[in-house]
Amino acid sequence: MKDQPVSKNFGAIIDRTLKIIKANYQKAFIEVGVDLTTEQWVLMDSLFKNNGISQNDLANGSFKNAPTVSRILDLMCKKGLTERRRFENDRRRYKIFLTQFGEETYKKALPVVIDLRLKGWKNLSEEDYQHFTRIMDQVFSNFEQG
Amino acid sequence: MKDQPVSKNFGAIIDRTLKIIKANYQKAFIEVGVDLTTEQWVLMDSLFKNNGISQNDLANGSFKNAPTVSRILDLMCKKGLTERRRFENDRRRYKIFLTQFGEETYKKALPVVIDLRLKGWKNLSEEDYQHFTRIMDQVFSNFEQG
DNA sequence: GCAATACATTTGCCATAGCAACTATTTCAA
DNA sequence: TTGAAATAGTTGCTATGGCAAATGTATTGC
Repeated sequence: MKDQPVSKNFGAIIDRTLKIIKANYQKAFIEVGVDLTTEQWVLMDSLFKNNGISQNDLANGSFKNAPTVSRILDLMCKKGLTERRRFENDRRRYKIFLTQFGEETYKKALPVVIDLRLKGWKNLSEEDYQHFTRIMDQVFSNFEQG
Repeated sequence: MKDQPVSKNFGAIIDRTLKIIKANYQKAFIEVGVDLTTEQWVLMDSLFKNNGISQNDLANGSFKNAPTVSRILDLMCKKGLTERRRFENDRRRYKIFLTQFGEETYKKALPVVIDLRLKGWKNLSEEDYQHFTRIMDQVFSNFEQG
């Protein structure tokens, strides 16, 4: 008797893992007095590496959609972390910048994030990471076309 | 020169994978005329296997918190998929049941879900699944204590 | 038997997310 | 060069999710 291929409920595993990751980020930010949500951190990280990119670029780089980025930026601008400046030669677009305060916050959060990444990968190897990325990329591309 | 351990941004990979999984579920449900969100499906699946469990049990089984389950059930009850009945001997608790319509919907959705699971794991092996669960469980437990 | 405590669920508040429709601007094409 | 289509961003609507506080019910200790 051969085994049938059994459908695997990987979604639930991914979901619960993501939830606990986010909870740890949130808790750590609060502990060190950084007023950031995990998603705000994601955008900050993009901005720190590419200051002045557009909202669309931010959206693509973070797998968020445009309305979500627009709203997260509303809050970040309100907190003084970021700033919108119009393109000179395309008045539809903004360039998004980290403010001084945004950079300070980034630098305060970064070591916390690095610690969390190390903590999360504890007891796992470089080889495990290769497996992990290969598998997740495969799942992603399995779902990509539709 | 030794390599330093490099912190790994597994969170972003997990996030984007979960997003595309959910998008595929949503799309597939719409295509076959099943009026369910992915999270409603998760609760239905629990209920189908354990009809009559409490909201707390549903929450624990799905890694959702109690308010979220309460609200998802509000919508599911409104759609006629589920039904709340009070415990006889503990009037704080509800037993949650799939209605007739809920079961029909479940049976309509199940083959779609199985197809999606197979699709998502295409070009991946049983051994990959062992890697996957081991790695995700390790990440989870790395973050568990706090 | 009653006060303190625990428990199950709900409500309020806020943030993220997806979709569709809308506005403003730019580009393209006949 | 003007009208159609594309592009960037916003707004409205709905759903999920996390936290804290509130409500109603049960249990426990005295």
